[in-house]
Amino acid sequence: MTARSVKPKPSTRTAAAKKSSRAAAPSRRRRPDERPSQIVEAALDVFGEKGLAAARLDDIAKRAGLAKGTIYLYFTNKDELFRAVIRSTLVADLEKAETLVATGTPEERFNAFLRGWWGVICSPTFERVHRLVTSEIPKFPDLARFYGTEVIARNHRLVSGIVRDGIEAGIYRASDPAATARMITGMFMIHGLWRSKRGLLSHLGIPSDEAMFEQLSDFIHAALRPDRARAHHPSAPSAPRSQS
Amino acid sequence: MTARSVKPKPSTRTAAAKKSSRAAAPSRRRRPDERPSQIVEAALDVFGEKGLAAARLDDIAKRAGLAKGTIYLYFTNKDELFRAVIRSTLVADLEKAETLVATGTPEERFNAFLRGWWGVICSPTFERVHRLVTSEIPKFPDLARFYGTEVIARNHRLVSGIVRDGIEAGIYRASDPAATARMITGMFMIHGLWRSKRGLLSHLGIPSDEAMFEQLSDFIHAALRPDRARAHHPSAPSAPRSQS
DNA sequence: TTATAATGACTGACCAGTCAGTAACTGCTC
DNA sequence: GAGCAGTTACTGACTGGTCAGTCATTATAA
Repeated sequence: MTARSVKPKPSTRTAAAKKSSRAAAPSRRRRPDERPSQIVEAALDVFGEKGLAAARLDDIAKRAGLAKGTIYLYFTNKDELFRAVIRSTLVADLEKAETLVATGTPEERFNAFLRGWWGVICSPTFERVHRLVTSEIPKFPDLARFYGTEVIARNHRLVSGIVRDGIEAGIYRASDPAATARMITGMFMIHGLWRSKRGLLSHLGIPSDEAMFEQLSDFIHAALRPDRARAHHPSAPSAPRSQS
Repeated sequence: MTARSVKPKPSTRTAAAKKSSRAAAPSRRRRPDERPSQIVEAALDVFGEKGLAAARLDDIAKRAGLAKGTIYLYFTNKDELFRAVIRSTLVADLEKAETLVATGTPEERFNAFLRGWWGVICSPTFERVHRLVTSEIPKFPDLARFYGTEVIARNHRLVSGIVRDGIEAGIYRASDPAATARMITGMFMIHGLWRSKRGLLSHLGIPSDEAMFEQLSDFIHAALRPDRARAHHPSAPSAPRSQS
């Protein structure tokens, strides 16, 4: 825990030891700075497969190639490990999402954002983390709050802003931007969850990720189309819709 | 361990204890046909509060006014009890939903269905059962399948049919009915889940159930509006957009 | 009296968390 | 460049508490 400055870990043992131990488990090797992420990674796998309660720390340790005791050198207990797993995974996803902020017209920004966000949702961790957070809400309200404010609300705010700009520019139909953004955010969320359960939800006819995105995009743009019968801005120039 | 029959409490506690226990629960009464539903009800409460793993059978028994052993007279083990809870709750919700099938124009049927379905989703059991199913998917794929086919897919099929009728009648814009139905089903599901977490999702500005329904309905109808610019019948002339 | 319903103390498995001990490495000395 | 001391990283057998599930016993009804 202290500020250890022994980082470079120059040469030494690598020469001979490397080959022999490379085979399976390079156990008993001192790699203190790699451990936390190593453990978190293994824990995400096991938690994701079994859920929090059914996941055994021995399994996590084994998957990380360590002994159970080692976990307790880096995390105070199982609950804190769980917190670390959720938090670090969400933060990683958010950082990925940060890169989606594009420039251009509201429509361009919107489309770029939707596409990028769909990519994040289709990543292998999204569904697992979401399920864990959802199912452990009673026990970890702090995580639920973090998820709510940092993931859902953050996207919601972004979408909301874009929609408002679009309405003001007369590109989108007049509506409550917050409500509209919630619809859009929600559709993305739920489809992200469903897509990972294609097998169990075969009746929904869930298509490929790419086709799904097209359907989502199509539906959303249809809902945002200005209502030709009564434009809300008398002076607004109607943009010719090119969306297919 | 030799004298297995050494009971440290052969003393008849009954004499005095009987009266006192009569106070609240009419225990020790033979009501074999009421027991299962009694137990299931208590179990739903406890499972809903704590999740499957953290729920203790002693708690369930106490809440049902019974002893733990009694549960085992009606359910073979904890997992089967869990199955029974989920199944019977879902079936009850479905029966409620069955009554929603209205007659009339596609639009009337659609609106009646949406309204009734929203009522089911807002019922207190929906969120709990959904969360339980979601979180226990790894352990109970059979329940997940049941949920997928009987709840989600069933609604999806209904919506899908209504949308198709509406498209054929020219009331709704041309689209893939299955995809459109999936969007609608999804929005209802996710908002049903969010509404029960208003506290944690305060940033979403989730309004009352009634207002939420209006927003959902508004968004959906906007997405279904026929496209004036290019009607789905190739022969249709483009609207002259004179209004305003 | 017999059959049925219900009880709750008990058992055995399970597993989070501990800690005395061991391995791996560093740096010092000669 | 081998031996030795000190430090850090890691290990895994062990402990203690928790419950699911059992069953001998007791209450009630017929």
